Amino acid sequence: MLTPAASATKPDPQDLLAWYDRHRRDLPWRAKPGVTAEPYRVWLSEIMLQQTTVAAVRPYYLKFLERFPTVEALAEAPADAVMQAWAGLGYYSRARNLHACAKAVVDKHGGHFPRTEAELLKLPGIGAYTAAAVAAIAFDEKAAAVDGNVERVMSRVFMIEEPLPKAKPLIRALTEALVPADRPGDFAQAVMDLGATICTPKRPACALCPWMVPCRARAEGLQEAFPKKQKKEAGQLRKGAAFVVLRADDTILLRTRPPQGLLGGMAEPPTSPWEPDYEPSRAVLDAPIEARWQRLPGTVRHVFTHFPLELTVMFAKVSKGTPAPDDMRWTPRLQLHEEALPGAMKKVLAHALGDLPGGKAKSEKPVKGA
DNA sequence: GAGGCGTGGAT
DNA sequence: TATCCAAGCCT
Repeated sequence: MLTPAASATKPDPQDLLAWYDRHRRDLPWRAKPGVTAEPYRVWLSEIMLQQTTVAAVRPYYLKFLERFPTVEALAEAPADAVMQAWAGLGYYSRARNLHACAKAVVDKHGGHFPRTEAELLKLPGIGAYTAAAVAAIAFDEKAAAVDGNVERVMSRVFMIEEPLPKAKPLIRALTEALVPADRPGDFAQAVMDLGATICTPKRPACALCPWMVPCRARAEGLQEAFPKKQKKEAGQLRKGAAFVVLRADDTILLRTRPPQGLLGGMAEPPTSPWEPDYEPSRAVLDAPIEARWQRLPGTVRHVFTHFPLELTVMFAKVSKGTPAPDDMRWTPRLQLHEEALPGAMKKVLAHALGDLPGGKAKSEKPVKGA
């Protein structure tokens, strides 16, 4: 006897492509229909879009393209300029790898991106997803770009019970089997557009989906239950003190963080260590210079991917000739916007100085009882 | 392979 | 407010 499951249809890539031709998003890094985008632009956008929303990337992408129009221009730029242009986008190792990758493309590939997945994979900052995405989108190589969108779409269409990330190999195999030989680049972008606009994490618009009929999860009414994932627990709160020093010539004391690790290569006012048991009343002992320190009311809170941070802000004014400690520098307050300041540190400076000129940092709300 | 690594928007 | 999570990579 014929069961419904036995007669289930398979997802047809051509149905998806037909949908894409009518509903594709118009994005700054995307070429017009039928035209292949420049590899440099595809690569730049893909790096920026790693774990980052289209809305957040858009202005940064346009700024980068203006300041670094070609891979050669990016390769020749000073590292500081690249980090400064990236400041605020997050995941700063991407910026360092972006610069290193541009140099490698110029030095080892004559300024041309390699066109195969395997060669792209060797470049810094390019992993399995990005290698496949660039190969498919910029060179129309038959590569399967599997990102979070694709994982969600495939998890639902094939109703994959195995949780992520263990299901990744299976999802990759299923996706590879669907990539059409004629339009691999469009297929990659089509699945991502589908995931971003129709097959969304919450309340997917199944009625508008070109793959509604073959979707197994939809057939069971369980689309929102997929993909299954194993979740990890939240990180422990860390506390510390940040030291904002205003010199009489209207300059601020800053330092650059080590190139590796958290906020690597970014600028900051000096801070104490960040620890779960940090006691703010000991902050003066961690101060970078001797001064009449004032503990400002309230705190600055910031949430990183793997832990929340609460900083007490210490403030001091010092006289004009005060030297900067080793590995620190004085930056004019009016030039703070030219520094590579991550969001957390912008909050600290805004807390102490008021809103930054040219910056969009928000000042922290006053704390009750402060 | 599990954890480190930012930020801002949606719910 | 809390939680999730968005076109992942590296170690």
